[in-house]
Amino acid sequence: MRELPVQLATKLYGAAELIADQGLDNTKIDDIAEASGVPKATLYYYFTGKEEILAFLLKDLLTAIAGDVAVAVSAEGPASERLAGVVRAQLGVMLRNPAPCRALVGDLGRATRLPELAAALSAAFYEPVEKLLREGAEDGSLRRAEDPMSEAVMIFGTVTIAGLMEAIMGAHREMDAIANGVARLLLDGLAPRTLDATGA
Amino acid sequence: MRELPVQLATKLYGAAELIADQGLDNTKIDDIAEASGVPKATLYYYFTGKEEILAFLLKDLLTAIAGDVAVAVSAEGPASERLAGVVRAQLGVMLRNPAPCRALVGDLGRATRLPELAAALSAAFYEPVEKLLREGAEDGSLRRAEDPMSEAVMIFGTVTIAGLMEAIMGAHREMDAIANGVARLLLDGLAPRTLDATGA
Amino acid sequence: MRELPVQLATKLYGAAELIADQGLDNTKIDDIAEASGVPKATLYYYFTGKEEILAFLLKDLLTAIAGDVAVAVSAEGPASERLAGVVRAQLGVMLRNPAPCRALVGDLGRATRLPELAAALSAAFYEPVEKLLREGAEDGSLRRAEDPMSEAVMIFGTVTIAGLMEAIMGAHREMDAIANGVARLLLDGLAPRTLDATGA
Amino acid sequence: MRELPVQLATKLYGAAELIADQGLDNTKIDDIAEASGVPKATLYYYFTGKEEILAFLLKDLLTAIAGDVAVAVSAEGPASERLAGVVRAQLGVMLRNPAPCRALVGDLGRATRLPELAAALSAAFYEPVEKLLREGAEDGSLRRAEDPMSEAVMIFGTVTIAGLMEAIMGAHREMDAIANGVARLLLDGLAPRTLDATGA
DNA sequence: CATGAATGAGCTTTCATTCAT
DNA sequence: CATGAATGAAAGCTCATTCAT
Repeated sequence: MRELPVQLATKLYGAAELIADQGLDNTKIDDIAEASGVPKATLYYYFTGKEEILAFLLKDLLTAIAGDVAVAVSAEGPASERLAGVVRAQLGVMLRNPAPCRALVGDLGRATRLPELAAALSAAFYEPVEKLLREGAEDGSLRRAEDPMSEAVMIFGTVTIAGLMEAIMGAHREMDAIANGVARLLLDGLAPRTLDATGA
Repeated sequence: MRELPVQLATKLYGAAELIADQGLDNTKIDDIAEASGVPKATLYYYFTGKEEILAFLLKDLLTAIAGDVAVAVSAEGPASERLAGVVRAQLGVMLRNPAPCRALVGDLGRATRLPELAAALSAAFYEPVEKLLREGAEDGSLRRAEDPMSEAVMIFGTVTIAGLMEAIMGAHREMDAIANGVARLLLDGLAPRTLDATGA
Repeated sequence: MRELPVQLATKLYGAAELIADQGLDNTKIDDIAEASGVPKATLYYYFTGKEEILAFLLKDLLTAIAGDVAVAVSAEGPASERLAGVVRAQLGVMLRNPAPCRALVGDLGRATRLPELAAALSAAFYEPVEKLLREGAEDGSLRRAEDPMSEAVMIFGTVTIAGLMEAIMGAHREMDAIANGVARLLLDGLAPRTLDATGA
Repeated sequence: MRELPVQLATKLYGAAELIADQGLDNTKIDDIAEASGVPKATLYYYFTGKEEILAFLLKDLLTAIAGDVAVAVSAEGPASERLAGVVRAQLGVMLRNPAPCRALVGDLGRATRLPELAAALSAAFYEPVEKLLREGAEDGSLRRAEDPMSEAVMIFGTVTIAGLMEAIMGAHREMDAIANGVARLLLDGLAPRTLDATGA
């Protein structure tokens, strides 16, 4: 994959929606060419094939998530609050980029098979959150996790599915409302707090 | 789609793995024919096409989940315990059927576009869990949800991702360990219980 | 390559001319399909690709040559006369099948790269002729060759080029005239027979 | 086709091998660019296309043959000896330039279709040899040919195939040995000389 | 003068699907 | 009822070629 001229990269985003709607396999290269305004042969000049185009789009999304998550993770304050920040960050990126985000999920299987994506996802999310969970155990704002990695994975799953629901349904709720709902589930769980000192 | 001879149905499961590994679009009908030992033309005699084969496989899985979930939901005891049972039920089916389960996720996008599947998923999971959440609010074992439907969705996401991790990684942990981890996250959350009277 | 129905094989000969005229690379699969009346996809059902079609056509030709050459080689009489018979046999096949014959030459390079063809050629021509040369040395009708294999190759070259000239030019001379010219060159050489007891 | 800088011409010979190995059609312009180290666009600056590059390479070869053949033809001595010289000359050029030589044969079909090549070949070989045959008939060192042109063609074929065998096999015999074998076949034929006054 | 970047025009190949047996 | 054989319809990808710099 050749170095992409920015202008071309920009045009490509126009195709993300298409892929999200139809799935990559139902999206012909011609469609991508037409939707993006980039000639088919030019796409092949820069990419090895269809998959690489999708990978590029998704990597871009993950990079964005990674960036915002990183900011949230290394903010000031107790880990629990920073975790809520992480949730907000991921949801924010997802709601701002619904198309690639739907594409990511629609082709989760394929994404699973793109090794560099798995790595990118891990770096973007799992590792920082895992670190955050450990810090929370130390500052006392989070309970000590038995298996931080798998907990990080579950957190990602929860946030992702929540974000997706919105992306698919067509975002009718406020981002803050969603983020709060997710954060509350993750932090407080579904069981009632007996002596409600913690509460919301 | 004609009524399937059982023997044929059985053979078909052999193809689930294939679809799970490659995604439906990368799986040619010839592949399915070869993997299952059912001649291509015979597949067409019973199914309208590839999609219908996948749908058959997935519906089977969802039916299984629905059944086990239904049992867990209508068991005895407080809603919180029954919710833990639901988690165990879903994870159980997933771990026992890793291939169709991976196929379901790998082709989530398509699944989204197969209306009867969405309906089946809703019936199998969302509705019973939503009902359970309401019951929990009444018997006091669960806090009152603000938006039970979206909470049901998140629960599904969390469990699913946890199950998938195992299905993809190749199940090395005990099913109970996973189920407990998930149930604990969902019920108690990540924050420490201030006055730990509740605990697990 | 699947077993070919005879009817299909027959139709294919219609394409030989085309390939001979344009060379394989300038002959599109569509052309072959149209010229032979066999649908493109059917061609692919039986052959792996364009090359295999050419290989089939050429092998057919070589089989024909091999057959006639074999007859000539194992005829009655001194080796020298049988060698003349071989020349006539090869030229005969070539003149009767000008199209595949031109194709063979036009794509000699490719033919060189089709291993099964090299083997077929060797079996069809080199080996029988080499054997014939040895027999001639014994019955005294041919001089003892220093390197029978390379002499067999040269003989093939001479006959082939002669045959090609005719195939390309469009056969204006009698087959016998050509065969006699070639046989004479091969047997008597260009030098005058000093004491012309042998002569033609 | 613009006047070629020598340095560029030199680089191009590097591509002859490639073309000889794969045939022109399987050789992409990119391959030629890479093999020769000349940028693709630069090739187009000097040549009109692929064919012209091949033509350039082959013409070069034919010019070399023509030169050496001309020298041999117009040497001193009887025509029969000069004919042997011609054989040596052609074989010499072929063995010294195996790559373009294989390319010429591999693409004989195309060469046939490149009119200027046919003309060059005729001028380089057929005409001088035809003339030589006539001279031999006059000085008594060669028998009178019935059809000198077609005999010249056969001579070319014999020598060419012999040269090719070596070029393809990877030249293991001494050039002189080959030349002598060919010359002997052409001059004396395969039949034994009854009263061997002539011999080798 | 030489060339990196870009692309129009096609072609091979693949597959889902049909249907006679 | 089941299936081997055949094919129509598409699509991914390649490559020769151009042109602005």
